[in-house]
Amino acid sequence: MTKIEIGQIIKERRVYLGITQKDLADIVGISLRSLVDIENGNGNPTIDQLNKILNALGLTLKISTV
Amino acid sequence: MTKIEIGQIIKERRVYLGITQKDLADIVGISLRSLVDIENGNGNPTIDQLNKILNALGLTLKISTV
DNA sequence: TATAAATATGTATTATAATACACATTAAAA
DNA sequence: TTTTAATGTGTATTATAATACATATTTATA
Repeated sequence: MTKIEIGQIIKERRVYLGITQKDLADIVGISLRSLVDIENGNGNPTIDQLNKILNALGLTLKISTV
Repeated sequence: MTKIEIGQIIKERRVYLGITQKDLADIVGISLRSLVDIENGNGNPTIDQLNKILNALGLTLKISTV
């Protein structure tokens, strides 16, 4: 699962929930710029920041064997 | 899935594969210190770094609904 | 089609992840 | 045991993620 795929999932989920990038960034407590970059596969977020975003969207990280 | 849980999974998998921290760090191309911190739930790695470690261990990140 | 809302990007600064090095502690082997 | 390998930690430095701000651009709405 690449950064691009992660960004796509976040974006799809956010749109599905009908939230703007600005609102989600505010809810999560991160900058709009960071969220935009993550959704577009730019940027290289930390686990903490990624988890904050996923939690706000009702998503969670998992690790599985390939 | 918290940083601590992620660290535990990485450590368990590494031990299962019979690799030392030093060797895994070299294989992955990161510092021993970073790996130690991640395994112990200290540190806050980026997706890239986490993915490099997981890939070397035959593991992968996934995102799922809660 | 104007206007506003939402999304996206360039640049500079700040916060912090990653590293290097030394050294301590713990576990394993001789 | 003692010697070595493996794991863990403190501190300083470097690399880079996160942010702030201004400003496009694209999309939606009046």
